[in-house]
Amino acid sequence: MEPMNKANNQVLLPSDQVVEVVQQNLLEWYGENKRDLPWRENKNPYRIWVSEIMLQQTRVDTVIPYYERFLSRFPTIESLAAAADEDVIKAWEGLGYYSRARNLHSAVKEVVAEYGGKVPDKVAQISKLKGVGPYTTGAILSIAYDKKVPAVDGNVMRVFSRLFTIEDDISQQSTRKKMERIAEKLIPESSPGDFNQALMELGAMVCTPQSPKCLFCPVQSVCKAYQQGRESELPRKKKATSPKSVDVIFVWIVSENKVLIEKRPEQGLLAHMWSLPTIEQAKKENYLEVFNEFCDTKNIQLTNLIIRGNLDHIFSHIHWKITLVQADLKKSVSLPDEWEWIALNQLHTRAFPNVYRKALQQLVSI
DNA sequence: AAGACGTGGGT
DNA sequence: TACCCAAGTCT
Repeated sequence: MEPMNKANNQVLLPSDQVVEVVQQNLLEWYGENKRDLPWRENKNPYRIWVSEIMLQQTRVDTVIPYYERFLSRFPTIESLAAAADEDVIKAWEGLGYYSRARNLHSAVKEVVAEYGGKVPDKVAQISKLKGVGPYTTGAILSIAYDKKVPAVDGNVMRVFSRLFTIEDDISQQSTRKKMERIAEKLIPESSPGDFNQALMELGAMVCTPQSPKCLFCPVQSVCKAYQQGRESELPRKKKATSPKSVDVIFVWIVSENKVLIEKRPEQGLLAHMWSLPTIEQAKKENYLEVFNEFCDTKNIQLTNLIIRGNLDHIFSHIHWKITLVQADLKKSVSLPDEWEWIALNQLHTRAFPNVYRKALQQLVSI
């Protein structure tokens, strides 16, 4: 394959005739083939907003049950704004990218305080909200308010790359801007929300990353990649770097039916979430040394160490090679601030990231 | 600009 | 096992 060149800096806007075909064929196809999804029941901006945040980097099938639960727990923007942080994060438990939930909660509070609970319908206002980037701005404004604003996500970039044989690397930020200029020309006046969704729906159902179903594509007749038999070569995308491997230790400390849990730091991986006490800089083979260091730092003493098992967990950028170690805590003067005893049968009330749920399952089969 | 930030599913 | 992907945003 050719090197990843900068491609042409110039944007070749589609002709009026192509625009016409894409608009008509896509909207008709969407009308007949769109999936019945819970966030398509109505155009409540709050509901659209929640769905767009949940759907970031997350599959539709994964989101649906979370969405249903979240909306029945926080039916209105006011109810979410008034909710406790722990309740919001608990509702997000297991979905991943937890800063989404915190940003959403914070932004919703801002909307209630500054805009009387009405989600802004201006680009300048809504794009300032935490967690609302260029894509989500366009999605909310077009879907909820029928504004003619581009909503260019990964689907749309893939569709455009093929439709117009755009050779740019779609992992580059500049590429999205180019795509937005094309979208601006393509979006019809009549139904911007449906058109943006149709574009994404096409990317999800027909113009898929692998084995695109070109034979069933409503815009096959104007697709340059299909005409050239190059649909499998596009879009171009830089290969992702593989996750860095890190040794970590989870410590399992139980006494009288209670277990020691740890609140994670406010910054970084799994911020604010509950966890088992975790030693992240394990690296060495000598766990005893690592433990001594850990105990010194926390000003505690751990004894009777037993290895309870091993576990691998792969995040998008880190590969945790986990060792589960059981230990006893020698009576100490004071517990670290971030530690807390909790009854085993109350573990389910706290929000643990999935990696810790997996570990707990292995340890106590809950 | 490139890396941080979760998780589960498909090949 | 390994790798890619999924309605991105923040720093």
